[in-house]
Amino acid sequence: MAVTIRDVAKASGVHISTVSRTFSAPHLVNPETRTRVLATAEQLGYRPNRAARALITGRTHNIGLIVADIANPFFPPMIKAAETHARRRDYHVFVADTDEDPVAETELVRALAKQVDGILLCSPRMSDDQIEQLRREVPLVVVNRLITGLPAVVMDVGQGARSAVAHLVGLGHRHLVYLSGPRGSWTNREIRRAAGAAARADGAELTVLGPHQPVSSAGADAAETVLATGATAVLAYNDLMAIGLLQSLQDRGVAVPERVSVVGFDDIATSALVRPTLTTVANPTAAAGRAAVDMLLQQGDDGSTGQVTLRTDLVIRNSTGPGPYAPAGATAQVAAYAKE
Amino acid sequence: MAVTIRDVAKASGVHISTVSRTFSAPHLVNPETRTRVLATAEQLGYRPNRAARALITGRTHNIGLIVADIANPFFPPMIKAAETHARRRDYHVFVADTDEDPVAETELVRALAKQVDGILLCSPRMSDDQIEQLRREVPLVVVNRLITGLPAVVMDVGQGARSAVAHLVGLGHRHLVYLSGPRGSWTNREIRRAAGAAARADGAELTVLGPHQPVSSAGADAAETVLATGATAVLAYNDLMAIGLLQSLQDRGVAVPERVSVVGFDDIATSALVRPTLTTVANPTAAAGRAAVDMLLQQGDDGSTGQVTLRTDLVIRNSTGPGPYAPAGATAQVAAYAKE
DNA sequence: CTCCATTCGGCAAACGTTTGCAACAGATTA
DNA sequence: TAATCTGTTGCAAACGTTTGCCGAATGGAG
Repeated sequence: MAVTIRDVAKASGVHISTVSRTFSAPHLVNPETRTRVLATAEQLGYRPNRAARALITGRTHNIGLIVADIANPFFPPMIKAAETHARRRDYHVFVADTDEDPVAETELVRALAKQVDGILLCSPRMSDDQIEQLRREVPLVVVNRLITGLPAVVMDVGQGARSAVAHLVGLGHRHLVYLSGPRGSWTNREIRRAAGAAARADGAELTVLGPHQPVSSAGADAAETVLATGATAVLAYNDLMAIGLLQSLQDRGVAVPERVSVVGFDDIATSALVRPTLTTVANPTAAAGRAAVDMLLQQGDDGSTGQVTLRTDLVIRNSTGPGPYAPAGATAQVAAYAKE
Repeated sequence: MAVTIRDVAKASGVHISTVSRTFSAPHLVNPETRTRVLATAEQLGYRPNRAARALITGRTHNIGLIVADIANPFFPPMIKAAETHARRRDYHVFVADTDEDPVAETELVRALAKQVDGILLCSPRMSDDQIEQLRREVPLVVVNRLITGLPAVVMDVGQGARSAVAHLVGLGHRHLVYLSGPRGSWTNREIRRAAGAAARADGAELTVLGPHQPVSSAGADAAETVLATGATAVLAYNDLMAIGLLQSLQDRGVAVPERVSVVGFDDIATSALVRPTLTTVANPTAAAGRAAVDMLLQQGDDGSTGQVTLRTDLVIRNSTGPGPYAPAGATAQVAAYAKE
């Protein structure tokens, strides 16, 4: 049916091993022979059978990418970047979705383990122990989580949280709320900790609410509670929650940013589309995807288990404004930033 | 290294073929033997090698999913549904992104062809001829495009367009604009055609603008041109463009829906998050993903090439309102709808 | 008691590659 | 001239399964 290496060999009058080498070790075959083989291969429409190759080499040239929720707008840019980057290196990507379920994560890793050369575990919700266990069964790179000894790519959300708090305190806010994300999220813990420390250092109060599912309805539902705290600024685990809160506040007649400032995390595309546009901490998700792929692919070569931390950037838009203790000129400053 | 069928055979005192049958044809092996084999397999942590299996059966139990742009929020729900559905049937999904490039589409299909049992081609931008050609090389199901003889899953966007036009005309609009999507999109042609016919039948005028890239900035950029036409209502190729337009109009001080009504397509999550919330034609993307997987998997069984059309639904929100020829009571009616 | 059918399990070939080894020719060196 | 090296190719085993075929064992019917 399909054209195999054998057909190409016969058609070009060489042994199958020569055809094989033409593709997998070109320097071992006479240039003349090589072009001849390539020509007939092209003409016959030969495509190497990856299953056969995988069987003997033990390398599938596939990688697995496991995320909590494909539909969460945080992930698609990362998936896209990883896929494109991998393809450029002749790898294909299995994408799988765990629906935020830690149990599904383990099962998926195991199911995928045998048919990939490694797995990118993005924002895992399971425990460190479980991850370390899986690491023994299949090469792993963890994204958005730091575990000693495991290769990882993380965004510096701690820095992002500090920038956000500094921004808010600078605007004259003294009582902040942190809207927590899901249980099990390393990112959530980091943000909470960093924001808490920064607030304390700056002489502001930080009230922590949650945990919440990382979706907009959770943000919307939290509006009442947020108002009840008396805080004038909110930092949310992610943009979805921030946007939900934003709209819910406005629907209640609470002006943003006049009465309450809101800061999100991630800088998903939607954040620039809502009004007021959302001030948020931009994560380099695409870069993270690429870095993770590189790390996974190098992992085979040496035994190095690097850990990469990527910079985050506070993007100041229109959902943050002067607070009750605002210094003179704060408004102008924000306006200037926001214009970009 | 890894535990193979041979290890299991040795450990349970049977021949490898018995182990194989235990997994792939359980009814052919004595229940007693079977449980024994299963037990040792479990204990040894045996996992069948899919490459070896694929090599001999010719079936990889993988499927490919090719979309124009993973980061376009229209696709993730479909990818998610397809992936989950496929996994339930013990298939894994390769996801690939063409960046809206017709050439990349062809290459990707060819690259994937050998390591999948079939491919889901979503919203392809290439020509019908090219698709038919590829169809000869690998089982294909096309989503969002109708080609005679090819299995396909489409959303009934024509119906959606008619509903939208009827809604707008009913509100008293007599001059509409259609903001076209990308060249090569079947969906775009269908909407344009259906909207044009519906407008004509209802005695309204339809001005077609475009083509545009299906992104929010394209919608924003079109604002001037839209206003220049003098139309009072706009139907956009997708929600992203509609939202871009919406915000751009508001930024120019043009009230929505008071002066211009806007209708989108897709009902992406963002549409309920912007203000005013967007009236849009909801596509059953998740259902489409599942249907496409089913169709692809059945395709092997019989030679049937079904074509499924999925219903679309107009979701009336707050971006549409009475037009210049509004009948009495139109406002109240919209308000009632919108409340849901 | 023989025969036949049925159930079960073993044997070995096959799937399409890769790769260590050996063969050979021609070139280079001693 | 003999010995060694280098570049190119062929040979055959191996990767981990599936599956058609055959034989052994079992049990029921005649």
